[in-house]
Amino acid sequence: MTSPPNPLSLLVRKLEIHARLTDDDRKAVLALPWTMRTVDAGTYSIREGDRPEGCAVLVSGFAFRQKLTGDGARQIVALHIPGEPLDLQHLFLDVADHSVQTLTRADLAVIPRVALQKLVRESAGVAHAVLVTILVEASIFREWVLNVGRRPSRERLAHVLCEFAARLDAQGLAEEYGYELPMTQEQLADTLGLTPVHVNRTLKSLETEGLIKRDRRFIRFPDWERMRRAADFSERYLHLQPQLSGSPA
Amino acid sequence: MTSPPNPLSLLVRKLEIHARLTDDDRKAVLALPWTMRTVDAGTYSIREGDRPEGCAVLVSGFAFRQKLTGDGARQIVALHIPGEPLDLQHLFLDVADHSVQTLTRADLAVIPRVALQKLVRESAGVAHAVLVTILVEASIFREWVLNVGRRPSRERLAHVLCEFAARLDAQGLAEEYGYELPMTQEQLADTLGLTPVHVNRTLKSLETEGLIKRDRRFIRFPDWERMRRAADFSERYLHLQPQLSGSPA
DNA sequence: CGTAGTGTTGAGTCAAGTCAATGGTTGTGG
DNA sequence: CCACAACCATTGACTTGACTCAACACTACG
Repeated sequence: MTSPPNPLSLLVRKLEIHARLTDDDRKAVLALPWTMRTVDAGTYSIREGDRPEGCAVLVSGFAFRQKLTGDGARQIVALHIPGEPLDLQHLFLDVADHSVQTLTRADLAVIPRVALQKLVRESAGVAHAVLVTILVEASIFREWVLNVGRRPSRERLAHVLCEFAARLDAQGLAEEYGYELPMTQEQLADTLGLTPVHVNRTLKSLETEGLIKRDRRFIRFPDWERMRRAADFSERYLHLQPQLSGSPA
Repeated sequence: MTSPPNPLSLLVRKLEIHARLTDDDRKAVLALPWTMRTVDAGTYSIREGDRPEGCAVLVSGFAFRQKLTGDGARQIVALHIPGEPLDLQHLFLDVADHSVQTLTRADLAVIPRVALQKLVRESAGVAHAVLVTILVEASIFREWVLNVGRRPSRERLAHVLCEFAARLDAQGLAEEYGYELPMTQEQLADTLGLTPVHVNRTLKSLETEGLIKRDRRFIRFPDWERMRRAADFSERYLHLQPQLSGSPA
């Protein structure tokens, strides 16, 4: 009789995308305390202004980070896929500067924040992996500033679609020819800094050009290379190779 | 006879804006090897695609981070003021995803990357301070995504002007009534995702409304509270209070 | 079925961009 | 010390990509 799989093994896989872990590091992560929570779409993991308590790992489902302007306009500043930790960004910050919300129904493994803080303080290997993961997230934020600041709507949308595909692929979640984009056009608009109407037209235009095919929210790329070029997409900023320079011997 | 001041004391001051350091931590930072370099405006600290070698600290002068689209459009994704480390974002990433360049003539204290990596691995206190500093930079990136994605040009420009003021102030560099903005309108346009012409008009409009006064590149705020409101600016995302939750006892 | 949330489309508007010229500053070398 | 050159800031006239408003269609779910 085998025990049920530890949901934190997904977190290990995510950390190992960017850094090497020793057997002890892996064990230490898997030994973290956690509780499972199944939540509906739209559930907050943390709200701007709150004090972080837990650190959720997305076991299944999707999530996003958002900020609001004083006028109530929303900007989605990050998307998250299964296996990704949602609250590392607030691991050592005492008041949340943004909110994190599920995009779909999701299973969360919630680790007490203090337990993770303790592990990060005590294990150099885990600390390194967490640090690299945060550096990579920062790199993605920078790319988003560029995307939203300087790319016209067509490329902007295409770029986000490519990033999503590349990250799903890296986490071993890519389906053969595309993926289900788990968001409404309004949410997509808020990640792109556009209006929903314009997103709709831009999607149509990508489809007319043969860069994507759509069936409901399922997106397919008939010609990935052409799509990549149209999106001005390069994987570099995702830093998908494990970063070796700072690894412990 | 006193020895010349250690330029790394500025880095200590910066780290202590966000985290507490013990005496030993401070000493360890000050004991890092460094070499001084005085460079002209426009000098690269690192270029996108390169492997990071050193970690520069801005002792005097200003700097920025930039990315380019395939078409050559530029987006400035961060600004840096004296005392700030410029290459922490690449401390454990092996290929640079963006470039870092000085905005003005500047004095850099360059720490060998491996020395800083070693210190971060060996000192829990310094590692914590570096991690918090990176988390705060990530928070600023998120705010920039919001700023560029969702705020109209007037607020967008005002917001960056406010952030610059608040950060200068936190680092103890604020002059009584304003500051010299060390950049051309073209560079400002590239940080805002606007065109230089529109930045010019937007500056004039802020001035006409009495929100700012200008003399060359010197910016003054006649009524900080009104400016803050017009900019939709809140300091929260700068996390200026030292973050205590994860501090070593 | 009916209702609420999405997605789609058309027509008209506007914020920001483009193009192009002029004016001001700064630094440098004769 | 002046004159030129290079760079930067400013302004006007015109264009356009994206937004707004509004209607209608589709889908899922109770």
